[in-house]
Amino acid sequence: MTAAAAQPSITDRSVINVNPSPKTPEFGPRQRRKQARPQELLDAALALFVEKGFAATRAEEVAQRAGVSKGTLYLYYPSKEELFKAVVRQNLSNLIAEGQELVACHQGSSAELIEDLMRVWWQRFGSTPAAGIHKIVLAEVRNFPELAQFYTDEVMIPADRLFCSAVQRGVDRGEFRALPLHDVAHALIAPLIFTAIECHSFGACPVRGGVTIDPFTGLKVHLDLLLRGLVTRDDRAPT
Amino acid sequence: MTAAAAQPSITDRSVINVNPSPKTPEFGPRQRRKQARPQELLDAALALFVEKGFAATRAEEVAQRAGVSKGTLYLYYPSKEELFKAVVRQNLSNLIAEGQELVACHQGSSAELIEDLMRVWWQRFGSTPAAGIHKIVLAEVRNFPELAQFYTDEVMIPADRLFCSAVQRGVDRGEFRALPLHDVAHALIAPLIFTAIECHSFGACPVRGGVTIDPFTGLKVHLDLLLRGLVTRDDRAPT
Amino acid sequence: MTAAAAQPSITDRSVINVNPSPKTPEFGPRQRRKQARPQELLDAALALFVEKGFAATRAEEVAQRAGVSKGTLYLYYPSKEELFKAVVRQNLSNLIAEGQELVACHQGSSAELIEDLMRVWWQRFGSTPAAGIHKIVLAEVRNFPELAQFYTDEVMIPADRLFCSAVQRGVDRGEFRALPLHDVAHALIAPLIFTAIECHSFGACPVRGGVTIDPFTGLKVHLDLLLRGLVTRDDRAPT
Amino acid sequence: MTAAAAQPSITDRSVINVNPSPKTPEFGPRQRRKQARPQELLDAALALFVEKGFAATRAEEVAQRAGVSKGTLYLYYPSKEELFKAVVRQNLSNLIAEGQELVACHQGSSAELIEDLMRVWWQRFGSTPAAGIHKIVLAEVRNFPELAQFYTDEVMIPADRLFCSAVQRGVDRGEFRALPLHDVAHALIAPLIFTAIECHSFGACPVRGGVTIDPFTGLKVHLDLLLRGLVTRDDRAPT
DNA sequence: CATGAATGAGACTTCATTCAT
DNA sequence: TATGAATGAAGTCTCATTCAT
Repeated sequence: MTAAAAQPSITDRSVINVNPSPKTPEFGPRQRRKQARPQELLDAALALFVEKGFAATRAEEVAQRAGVSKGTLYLYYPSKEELFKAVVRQNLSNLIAEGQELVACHQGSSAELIEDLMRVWWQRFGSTPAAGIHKIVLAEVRNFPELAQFYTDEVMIPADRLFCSAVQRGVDRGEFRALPLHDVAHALIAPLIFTAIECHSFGACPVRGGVTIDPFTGLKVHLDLLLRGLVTRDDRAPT
Repeated sequence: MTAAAAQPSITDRSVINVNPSPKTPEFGPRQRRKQARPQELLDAALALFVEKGFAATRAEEVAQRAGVSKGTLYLYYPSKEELFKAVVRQNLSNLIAEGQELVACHQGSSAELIEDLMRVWWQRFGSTPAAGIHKIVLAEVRNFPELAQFYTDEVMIPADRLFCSAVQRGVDRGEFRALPLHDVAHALIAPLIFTAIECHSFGACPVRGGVTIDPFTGLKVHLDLLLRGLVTRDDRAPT
Repeated sequence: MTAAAAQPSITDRSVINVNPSPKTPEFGPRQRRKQARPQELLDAALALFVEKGFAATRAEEVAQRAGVSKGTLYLYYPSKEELFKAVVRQNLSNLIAEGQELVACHQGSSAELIEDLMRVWWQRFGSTPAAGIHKIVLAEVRNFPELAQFYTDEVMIPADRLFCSAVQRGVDRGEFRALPLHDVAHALIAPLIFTAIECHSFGACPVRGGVTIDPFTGLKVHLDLLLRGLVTRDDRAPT
Repeated sequence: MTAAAAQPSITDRSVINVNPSPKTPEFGPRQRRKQARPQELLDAALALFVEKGFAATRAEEVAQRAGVSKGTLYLYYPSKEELFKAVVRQNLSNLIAEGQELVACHQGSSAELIEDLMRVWWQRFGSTPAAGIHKIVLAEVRNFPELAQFYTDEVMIPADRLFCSAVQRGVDRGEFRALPLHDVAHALIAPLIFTAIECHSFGACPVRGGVTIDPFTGLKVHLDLLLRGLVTRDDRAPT
């Protein structure tokens, strides 16, 4: 594994940061506050939704955590449902763009590319509260039909395309065996999401005797197995 | 892969069937109902919890679906929370025992053993509404501290133990490379659960253009990759 | 005070015992049980109503305490309200008859007569669970309009008449000063009932630092004060 | 009896009025309501609890009578139980202080002091809906263990102390015979409370033929008897 | 007669949402 | 804009009462 995470194309601006200009300096603190409101509300909502789920999170709690009153929340989001959808959109859109870039300009082997994809994803997203979103989405999609379509279009399909392209690259270059593309992509995505969700569910509960695995290490082992199964010939020294 | 599913010890009686032989068959319909009530209520609750989540499922709905009135539900379960816990217990507790047996008496290679474990799991559980439980548990553990412990003790640890023993068997017999045991077990369990959750979340939503993968096929591909990465030497013909 | 309680006219058959023939010997235990049911139910209800009040007493509890099933209770009393009224009637009717007899044949002074009345009342009633009934009646009359009339006719008026006659006797014999009859009777009744109620409310609660007075001693002091205020001339030696 | 009720220390401002001077008078009607709400709710609750008892009073009724909606009640009191306790506190806590003051500065004889105590009590409390509270407390203490302690500490003990001090004063000045202090105090308190309870139970029911006594007159007769029994020598002309 | 499973009206309480200030 | 008091629909749970066995 080479240090792909240091690639210049992957800048430090957070993928989560969506608020276009959080630091416009020509406004007073009052104005700045007003500008920041939606973001603060979304952050508060994100944290609470991830912690307690959609139904168990009260609108007033979100407002309090964002430092505003209950009424103000409804000035920005017309309902709790819309707030939830905004949180999902905010945190999961634009998730894939960075990865596309990475695939496009990666110099190393395809195995390294995929390892890099995983590492970047974990740094930018998996180890972030935003990853907890997927947990709630899974639990709530069936109650939010519009979300299913949005999420499919915005997250699932791009993610599939991203990983498919990386796998295809490996196949095209003779590095990977030719296997059903989507299934392989799925196998690569699964551990990422699964691990992230675990961190935000059981990982956050104080249980005695639980099977505790360092998420990132676990991910690497999982990925090593998958890649070793995927490559036509393993050039690496045996572990 | 050999047909381990035909092993005599793994019979076809459903793990869910809990009242196989009511002692006296001469009961009137009232008595017969009474015997069946808990199971009917658990089934109704399972279906609704998986579909809508814990909070969004109303107690009265569960009762209606089971064909009884609101009050009757509370005759059997003292609260919605207890009902939920009963659903979890009912559907997951006996899940692991069968697997243990399979590991104990399996004749084939360890790769085959793990493939058989997966197939049995899918038949008995994955393709069943009960597979949606993990989704709810993930979403709700942080609101049910006791559930976290129960689920850890009753499901997570036994499942880990089960897969660890299967992997260890492979290592001991020289079939598998020696890798961190728990991480490998985790890598084997992850796709099972992940697939189950997907089936009961996005898989149940009508989206256009979604990345539809046959769950069982996807599982097999995932497992093939993992096993190929795990074995010291692949005896099978290239796919 | 002389030992009027030993007067022959006051026999040992309880004033509470209303069941006409509890000991008819020619029935088997099943029959006897059936005969005793109403009484057992009333006793159970009495105890529970006094302890918890009308609303907080559940029909099923009463049945359980009487050793029968919920349905059986409704075989004897068509509703919880009727059960309550039956308990009241059972325990408070016929309450006065004995006293009337006592007034009619008392030989001593009127002060002694009243002291005897009090002592008998306390023995037969005040120190009995039945005395707790008055507490519930007070709390519930306004919800049971019919009960108000019944209670007035059956208890209040006879009690007033009883004590008025005793006071009148004292006035007629020149022992008591001539004062408003009903008010004096009321003053004599008040401490009896008040004390009984206290025993069944605060007296039954575990409070620290409570003002604990022995009920019977308190009653005697109260009565002594009243009588001393009532008599035209006190023949007793100063206390 | 001298007119102790005219004592300057005992003014006519109601003991119930708790928000005498809202600090800023320029509030809109919304604000003004907010200030008054707790009192309005307590008044409504008092009336209904006294009329129907604790259990038979529905939270919504209280809210309606106070002119607000169900939810608003819960903005001020977290449960019906807390509302009940608040009613008790509000109406009884400040009850004793006035009496203490009266004892401290009374100029007349001890008999007159006690008569004044009674008269003030009746004016301030006995003739007020608040007098019905003791009835509910008696009926409910056994269901509210904490209430028993609170009521004992806040009402019973202070009342006992108050009357004991008045009696002791009489004994010290040679006006009263030396009798068991607590028992005498109890005898003085009993008619007060007993009368109050009667007014709010049978006294509020439309019965024909009931023994109707003017409560205040009845109280006076009762007290006259007690005092005449208590004094060492009666200076008053015979009634 | 006796049982106890079943019912469903009704009570308490919560909380998303509104709106006067 | 911002507030937070007020609302009332909705949900959980209880329990008096019924009725098939």
